Amino acid sequence: MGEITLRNFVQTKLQIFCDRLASCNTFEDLHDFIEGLRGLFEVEHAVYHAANRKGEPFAIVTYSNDWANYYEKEKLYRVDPVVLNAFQRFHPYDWKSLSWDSKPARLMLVDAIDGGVGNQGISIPVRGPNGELSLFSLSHTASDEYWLRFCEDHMQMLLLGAHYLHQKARSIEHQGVNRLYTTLSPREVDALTYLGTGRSRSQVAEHLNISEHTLRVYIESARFKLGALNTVNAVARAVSNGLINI
Amino acid sequence: MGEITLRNFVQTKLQIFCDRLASCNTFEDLHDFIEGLRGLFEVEHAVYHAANRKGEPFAIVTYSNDWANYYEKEKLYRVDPVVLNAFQRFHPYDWKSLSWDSKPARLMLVDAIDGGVGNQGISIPVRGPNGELSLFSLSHTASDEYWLRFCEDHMQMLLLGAHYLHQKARSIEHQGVNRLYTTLSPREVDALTYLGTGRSRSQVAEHLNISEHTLRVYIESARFKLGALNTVNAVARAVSNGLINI
DNA sequence: TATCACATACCCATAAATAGCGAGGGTGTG
DNA sequence: CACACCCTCGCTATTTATGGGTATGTGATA
Repeated sequence: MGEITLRNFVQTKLQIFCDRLASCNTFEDLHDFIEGLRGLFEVEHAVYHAANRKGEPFAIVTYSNDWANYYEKEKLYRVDPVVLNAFQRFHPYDWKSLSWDSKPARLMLVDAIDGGVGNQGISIPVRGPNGELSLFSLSHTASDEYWLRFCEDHMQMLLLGAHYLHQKARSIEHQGVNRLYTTLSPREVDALTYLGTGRSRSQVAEHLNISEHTLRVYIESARFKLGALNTVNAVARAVSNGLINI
Repeated sequence: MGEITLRNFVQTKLQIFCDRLASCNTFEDLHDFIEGLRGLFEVEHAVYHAANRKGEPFAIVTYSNDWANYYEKEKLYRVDPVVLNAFQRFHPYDWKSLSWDSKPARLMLVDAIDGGVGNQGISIPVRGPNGELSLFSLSHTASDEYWLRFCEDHMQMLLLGAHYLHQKARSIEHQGVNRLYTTLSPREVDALTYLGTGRSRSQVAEHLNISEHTLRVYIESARFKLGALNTVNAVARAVSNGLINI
């Protein structure tokens, strides 16, 4: 049976969106796909942006190379309210609703419009299991009225499409990467969970009503299963893989 | 302008969904709302399940008190594939697509159907900014064909509805409480990231070209920001909140 | 201009985790 | 009936982490 696909219950545009997406197998394909969205939605620009708070984000854009390179070189994603806000929200948002008050943000805005980015924009954040965040955005030059109408008309398919796009990007990213497929025993889960909440081994042992030595066995076997070097690593991996919840 | 509402671009059922939801101000209201979904979607049960690292999950269910209490008392959410899988996915999933192979899962399944849960179910996970996870589920007793059709017909509105529901639950939960959105400094991120990969403090310090003592300051300030009790807890929380990636 | 967050550096005593050895009983599957 | 895996308990020695201090310079921000 497998995961439910979205293909069967969407109207034309989203259907086209999904059909095109389905045929993507590489990031180059995905780039072409994103390019194609300009025509599909009749907007100037489309962006897929995958962010993890720390490092250099990965992005597929339709902007000019000049602007894209400048953006990346200047690490503007650390300033860009569109990106920063994504970390605090889970709902789609119009770029107008963001706070452009800070000095660097205002500067960026001027550069951005200069660089060909439209004056209107909408972003849909999609969060994956590991706190990974992708951002699907459309940008256009238009009046507020036109843009509001556009957002209203397309919100549904954008939300669905963003999910689907993120799923595809993930599947491409994890191609060939043998994802950790581990199951922890209940006691191992207990052990790592309570360790993850900051308790010491002795406290955890007491909490679980077992000896500290027994607890240690669980930690070690969990560490072995997860291929972790130490407890910190084991807990981090377990959380990262959704095996435990802190 | 503010956040874009979904109310303007949805069909009847979702419109009703949103209208009803909009008038909810407390968790009691939300419970009534969830109850009302049974009629709206013509299914036997609806569930809103919010899981956060705090431990005990919060759930609003339409199941019998017997089953709900049993489920909570036995901490079946630690076994329930429906819940566990939510931590690994971000797309809606049919309960049939889950792995029910493990012994506790099979036992639970028998108890669940005995407890009035339908043989079919669908869940839509929605992730919030801080790694918080909510799960919106519908359950029904029906044939595979019927249920597949139901899912196809309702997928869109369920995905949208789940987002909206999560937003509402969040707004009720955080009424008056201004939640602390932690930001880690780049160095703190570095420190926790490398610690999370299993390196010792001395190794991390060497890797970052700083003294171990400096590193310790980062760890401590990160711990303070995250309200963590120790390094393990800090790394776990950072991973859980999507602040670092292992 | 004053303050605050950040990055950097150090000492010392104690608490905690790890590595290296052991052992036995239970349960379920091929 | 093995075999694998889970749960339970023990010791010793060494390495690492933590918490208590103190201090300087820088850059941004208010």
